[in-house]
Amino acid sequence: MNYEEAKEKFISTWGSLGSMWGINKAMAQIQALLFISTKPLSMEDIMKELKISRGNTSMNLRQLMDWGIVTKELVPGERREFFTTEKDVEELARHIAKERSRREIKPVIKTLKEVSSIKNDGTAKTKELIKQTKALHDLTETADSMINKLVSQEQNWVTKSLLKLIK
Amino acid sequence: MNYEEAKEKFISTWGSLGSMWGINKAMAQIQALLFISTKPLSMEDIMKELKISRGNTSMNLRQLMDWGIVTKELVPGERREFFTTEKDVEELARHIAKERSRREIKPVIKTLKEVSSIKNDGTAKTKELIKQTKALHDLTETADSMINKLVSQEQNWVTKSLLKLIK
DNA sequence: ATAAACTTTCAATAATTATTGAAAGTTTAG
DNA sequence: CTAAACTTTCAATAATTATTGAAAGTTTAT
Repeated sequence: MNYEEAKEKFISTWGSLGSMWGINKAMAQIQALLFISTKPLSMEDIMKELKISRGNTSMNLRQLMDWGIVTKELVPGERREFFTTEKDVEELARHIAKERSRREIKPVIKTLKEVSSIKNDGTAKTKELIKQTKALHDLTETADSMINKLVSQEQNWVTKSLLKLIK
Repeated sequence: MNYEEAKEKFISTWGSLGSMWGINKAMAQIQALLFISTKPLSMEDIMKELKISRGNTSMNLRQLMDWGIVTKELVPGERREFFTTEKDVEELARHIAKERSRREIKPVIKTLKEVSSIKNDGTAKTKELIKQTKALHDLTETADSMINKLVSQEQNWVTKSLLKLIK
């Protein structure tokens, strides 16, 4: 496998993985391209490299900036804008985990709380609904909190302790 | 919020959450319905309750069985088949994590390994590709292994130790 | 063996989601 | 101020993914 093949393979794999992070293909591919680029890229560069339209590139770059994993870079003497992504994988994971928690997990926890708090009328089906959604609520909340802690700045000592435990 | 409202809210929330587990809406909704049901349900029950077609129900039940989170239940004296889902949330999480790892994460780790193992020709861009994909590979592998351990049968003592660390 | 009761399959269709591209908008240089 | 260089917006369109429903398949009872 040569450089070009490896690059394409990486970008396409990372792209199809986007759904795991709740982001779309183009968004994931742009991030992947920036991630292995040795220098900031312009919109033109990205469009050409990934063969996607200007509009698509623009919209997805914006979303990546909203996620906090891509930033505009001003290159002195250049009119157009250049973009870079967070290059440190742990920092990247931190951003992604934080955003996912905020956008998707937290709202679900809230709903589970609401649903599990309905009045218990004593019927079997109500009891079951309350019991099961409560269990799901507690699990989700614990998992969310664990991931956020693991991935947060307190990371180091926790992660190291954990790795010792499980390795 | 009464029982019916709470039930609908739970099923629809869980359904829209399906994408987080890489499963589709109908699949997630069927699982949700079974999860709060006090007894096994027939295909007819599920179709009627969720207002989806027979074909859709059949296909998604099969997928849920492939995932190992729904099982056929034989009710004595009944001709048709009944279905139940794993009711224990931790067992459920275990199944889901294991399947996701096997279906999605493991193949990605393999690709990252391949890509990061290309011959280093000494150019800056090749060096960057190798460095970044290697970092991603290591992170992904560690995360996958952590989740699998946390969620596995060795769970108890590890989880408890961890909870003490982070709470 | 046959018919009834039930499930599965899959081509057609619908619903959803992503992408394009051209017009409108913005910024900078002169 | 105006023109050029660049970016954003968004309605139209394409691509993808989910759903239907009826025909084919299977199982069980008689």
